[in-house]
Amino acid sequence: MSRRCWLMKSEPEEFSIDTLKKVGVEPWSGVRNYQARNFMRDGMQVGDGVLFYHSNCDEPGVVGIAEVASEAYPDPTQFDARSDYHDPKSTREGPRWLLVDVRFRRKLARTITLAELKASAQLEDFALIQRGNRLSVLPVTPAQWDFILSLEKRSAA
DNA sequence: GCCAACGTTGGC
DNA sequence: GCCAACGTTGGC
Repeated sequence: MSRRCWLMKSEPEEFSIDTLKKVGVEPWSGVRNYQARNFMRDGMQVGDGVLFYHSNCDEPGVVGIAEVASEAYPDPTQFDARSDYHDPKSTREGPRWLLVDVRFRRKLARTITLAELKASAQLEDFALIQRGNRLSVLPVTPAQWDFILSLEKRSAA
């Protein structure tokens, strides 16, 4: 079985690594992008590693490690008229949006900042830092995963 | 708060 | 099916 790794973005004001630590396992609701959905549906397997990334905040970067804790299943918020994630065009018979459960593994000793990732020649091809990339769920190669985590032990640049 | 990048919508 | 308009993401 080949090793698969992912990166998932969250705005810390909405849902932070500390919140995940507290709750343990969280249904990753609210993904409303087809490419991101397809990664969850077609790519993810239970146990896959996930880099937890804080976006849209003072210090964007990788802040922790989680893992995929379920197969993809329909995101219940798409059916909830009161939810921000409600999708009136989705039906229970043919749900548009899926999610996976995400389980906390550990918090990093420090934030590995976006600036550092961008400055690393080894990460030239990393989907996160490709120009204009807004995907909230994206694949990470094992080599990229290992390199990113090797940065944890270094002092901030 | 600004704005570039990009996805989606809808008129035609 | 094209594409302009619009909305969202997310770094800065």
